[in-house]
Amino acid sequence: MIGITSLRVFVHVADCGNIRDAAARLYRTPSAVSMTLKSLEQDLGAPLFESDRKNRLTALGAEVRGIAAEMLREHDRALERVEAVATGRQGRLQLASVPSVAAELLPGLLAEFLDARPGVTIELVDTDSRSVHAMVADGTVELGIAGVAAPAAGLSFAPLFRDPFRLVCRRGHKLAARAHPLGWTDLAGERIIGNNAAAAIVAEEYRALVAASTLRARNVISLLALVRAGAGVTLLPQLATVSLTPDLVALPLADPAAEREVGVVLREGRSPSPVCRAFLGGLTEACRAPISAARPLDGAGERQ
Amino acid sequence: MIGITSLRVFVHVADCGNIRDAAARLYRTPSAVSMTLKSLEQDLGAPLFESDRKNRLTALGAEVRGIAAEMLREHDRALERVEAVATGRQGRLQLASVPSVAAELLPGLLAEFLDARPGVTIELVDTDSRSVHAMVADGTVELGIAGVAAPAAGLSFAPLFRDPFRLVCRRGHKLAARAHPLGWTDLAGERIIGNNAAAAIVAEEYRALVAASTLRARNVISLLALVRAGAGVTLLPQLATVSLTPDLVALPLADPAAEREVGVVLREGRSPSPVCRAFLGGLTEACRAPISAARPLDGAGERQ
DNA sequence: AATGAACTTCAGTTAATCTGAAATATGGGT
DNA sequence: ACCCATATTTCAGATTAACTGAAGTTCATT
Repeated sequence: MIGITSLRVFVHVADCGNIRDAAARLYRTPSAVSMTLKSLEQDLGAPLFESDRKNRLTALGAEVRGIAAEMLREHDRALERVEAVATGRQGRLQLASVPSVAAELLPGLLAEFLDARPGVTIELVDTDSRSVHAMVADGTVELGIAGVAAPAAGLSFAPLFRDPFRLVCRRGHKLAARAHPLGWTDLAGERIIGNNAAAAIVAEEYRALVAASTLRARNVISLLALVRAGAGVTLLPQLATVSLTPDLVALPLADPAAEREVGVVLREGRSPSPVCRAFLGGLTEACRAPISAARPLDGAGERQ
Repeated sequence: MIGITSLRVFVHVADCGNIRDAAARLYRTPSAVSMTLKSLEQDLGAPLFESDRKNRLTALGAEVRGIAAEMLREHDRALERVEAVATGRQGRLQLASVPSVAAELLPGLLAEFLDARPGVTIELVDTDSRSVHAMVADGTVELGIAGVAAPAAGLSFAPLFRDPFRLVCRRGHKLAARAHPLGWTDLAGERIIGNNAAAAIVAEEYRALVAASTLRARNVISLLALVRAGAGVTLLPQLATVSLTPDLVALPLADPAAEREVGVVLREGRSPSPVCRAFLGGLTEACRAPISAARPLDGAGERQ
């Protein structure tokens, strides 16, 4: 059988015009090249060169050289692509994330990641935690970044970081003057604007407060607009508060349990694609050493 | 390094959904397939299948399968082409021939040859012997069929058959009544129409006769038209006379030296392409056993 | 005809790949 | 939850393919 290596040897010899140089290029001895060539000619049943000095091709040799050279180019290109895909230098990554991470953490990370891997395509969807889990579960996206959810069948959750909730109010609000973290009792009488993120808070006191409230917003933009307009105050994870406009402030809470846990959601039993794996590496690293992240996580605490 | 055989094994397993069937297709034992697959995954640095039962691909596996399958198709196609070219089932044959052979011998031979080799292209030029040699010498055609010429540098001549000259005249001509082969003296007083083919006759007597003649034609059509019109008689190789119209006859000559030798002209030091070699095989066979040829050579002698 | 460079041949070695047997893992059925 | 049939993996030994280095041959040149 004619092998691809034989043809590669032949093309090199045809290019070089002699065996010695071709052998050097192939990191083989001339004798190895000579034998390979001989067996190729035997397989073909006809000579490829006119003379022993391999500087003139036969008609057959010229045809075979053309076909083989093209085939080798295709082959090498395909192999390169396979390797690129396997190492995550090429491929598509579909991911879903909660808005806060998508807005504050991902932009810098993704830009850096794409710069380093020109062959990679990324599709990012930002939606609430519940939808992120759903999209991972049904295969719409490969990777999700969200808070913990009820342990659904076939999903895995790996924690990335914990993120304490803050009270967001107008700068002139009376609570903004408080020097110490706020207890739940401090919020009595305030109108709490409910939101999806804050649904992660398990404290009974908060649940009672928000149950009493009559206002609820889904989108962060409109939520903050309500606060800015004096319609009430709200609770948001710290990460969602790092880019507040100057007329709003984010105040720490005393309850250490008032926090969400953000992590990575994957489909169980599906080994992530190399692109995904590579991105996960960058993501966990960015969360372990937040200083290097585009927007520091802990650094947002300077208003405390 | 990732080899083409590893990828072929992988694609087969992916197609079959299990190792056992793939091994059967590949004429290998399951253990060999398993090991090949393992080493491929090691080379890639990531798994290609989700589980040991090879019925679900990873994201990487799916991508690699696509790339590899295409690459293998290209590879196999190229290899097939190489083999077809090497065995003469595919390729182009440019040949030049003297008109008599081109008209009487080649048509049937070429038709048969092309029927047996659908991938072959043939380009046929018919011209006089001298031009045939020239076209072979300058590489315009690979193969020539012509009479012997002055031994030119770089050309080889291999005899195919000898072809005696005949006198061509009108059926009512006085020479047509002669029961025996004609001697040169019998032609005294006849107007001999000169032609390219007859230039191969070396007999002094003929040379004198034709030198005395004032008429000469290059093309066989016009040559025969002249004879038919009673402008004179001419000498043609027997092969050129097998399809004469009924108003003309071809009479044998007594001089055994009045013949041409037709053979194959090739460029020396160029090994012929496989198509050419295959055609040469058919050609020499047809000339050795002329009964099988479309138009028999010796059978034309029935008028003698 | 002698010379030197390039190629081929040969025998022995090395590396890759395969086989068959045994061990291990998997998934359906009870 | 366990068992069984089936599939896969592992391992050691065997086979095959490919390579090296030395010696021999061929070819063009002087």
